[in-house]
Amino acid sequence: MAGKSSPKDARLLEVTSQCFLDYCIYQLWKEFKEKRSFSDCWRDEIQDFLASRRFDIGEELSNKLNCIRFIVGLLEHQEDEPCASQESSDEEDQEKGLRPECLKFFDKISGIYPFSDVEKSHMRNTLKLQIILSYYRCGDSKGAEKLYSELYTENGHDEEYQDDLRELFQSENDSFKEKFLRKHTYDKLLNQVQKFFTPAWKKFEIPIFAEAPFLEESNKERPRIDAKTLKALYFAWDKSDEAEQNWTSVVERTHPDITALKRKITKRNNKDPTSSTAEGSPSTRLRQQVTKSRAEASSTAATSTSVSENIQRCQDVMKNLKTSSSQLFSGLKDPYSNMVTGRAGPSGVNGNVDDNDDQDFTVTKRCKTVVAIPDSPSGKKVDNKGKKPLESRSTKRRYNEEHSDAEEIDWESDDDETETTHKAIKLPSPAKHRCLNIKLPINQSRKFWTTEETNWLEEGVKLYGEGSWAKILSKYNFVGRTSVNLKDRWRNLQKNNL
DNA sequence: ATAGGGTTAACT
DNA sequence: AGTTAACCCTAT
Repeated sequence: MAGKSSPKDARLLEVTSQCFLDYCIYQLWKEFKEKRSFSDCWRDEIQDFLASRRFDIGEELSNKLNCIRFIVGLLEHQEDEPCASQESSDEEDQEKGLRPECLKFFDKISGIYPFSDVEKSHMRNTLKLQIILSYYRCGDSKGAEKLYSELYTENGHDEEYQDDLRELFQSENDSFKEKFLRKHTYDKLLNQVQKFFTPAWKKFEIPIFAEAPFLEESNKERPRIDAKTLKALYFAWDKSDEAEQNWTSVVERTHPDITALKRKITKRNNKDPTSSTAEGSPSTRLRQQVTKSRAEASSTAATSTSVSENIQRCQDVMKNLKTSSSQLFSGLKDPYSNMVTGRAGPSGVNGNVDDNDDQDFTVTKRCKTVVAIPDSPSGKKVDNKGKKPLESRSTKRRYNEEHSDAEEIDWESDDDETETTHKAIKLPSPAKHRCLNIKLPINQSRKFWTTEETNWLEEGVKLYGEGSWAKILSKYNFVGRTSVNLKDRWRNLQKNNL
């Protein structure tokens, strides 16, 4: 912080800015998941970035950015929609409801992310439905019908919800309409959006600074933070002589995703000790890092000379950041990998860095069996054991069915207890690959309970009593569970105890 | 949000 | 084929 803005400083700033942008996106996604609302701080930050594109961000980062913009757009619509019940006969032709443009936005990001076609089209259809309904809810049924005719081709092959909507427009029955609206709430769309993106964002949850207490503090007052102030904040917090070095080591080594990945790699091929990573646990490494850099610092007089080194390190961090998030795409490494190599701008954030340890961990991904479901719904003879025949079932579309066009990847990271379930691993045939057509377990068929989860549940029931599933859910770190899951699991446990 | 009935994937 | 754990749907 000794001061002047040299070009090197500018580059350093750029790199940290990218880290910070990534962090903002991470925060927004977290907030979306938890609260369905956004704090202005992070959102403004991103808007600022969009307003003044001072530098080029890599491809992954911009994908994330697009994704979060889509979600933010959805929620902003929700906030200024108190007109739900009002029969607004005013002629103000404001933007009511979800704008159709967000469909385009969705297409953009759904193309990026590796979802199966069925998932995409289902998501798209619910989005379409909600766009139309948002007009309808505001009393603008004419606008809604116009949109309907624009969005659906009338004599084409019926799309999901098309029938329902037609019925809605033609029906005179008020209670039907009411029921319809109650069934397709906006909230359901949000839930689906969350469900849709969660597997992808699992990979994105890279709280690079999440552990840093200085950020937590600043978060309370929700100040505007840019990269510069972020760094300044850090130095305000860390007053030690090694602050400069600590800063880089914070940036470099507190990345849980990277450390976990590296641990995994070293575990798998410990025959390769030449790589720079093979030296103990992250925490000790951090300490080593600090002491090492302390030594370096004393030898190099700690100021301008270390800047270029810092830049180098930050570049490495950014590279790691990118590779870790690009894991999402890396399943198709061999033939398609060049699709996702983001080329950064002249500053060469990932341009000049030499490409050694280039994400060899992609291979370590284990794939579960690929289930190719035949497309004939009629061929599904269900023995109902004498229960009522479910004829409606065949016509009903379900989110979790028929994803033969994508593959399943088991991305569960550290499941030390469930080793046995992965005995038989079938690798997908490469012929089945299509571009970005990896199926993340958005519909991973079954997620079995670990003993840890079960222990949490039992503890929780002791604490809050049976039936307070939501409370229990929020108390522990359940991942990918809902209160209903907890309830079901408890029911199963009780069954066994009889 | 929860309870309870029903369905389904993945076992034996 | 039968069983079971996880999951889904719906009424409350």
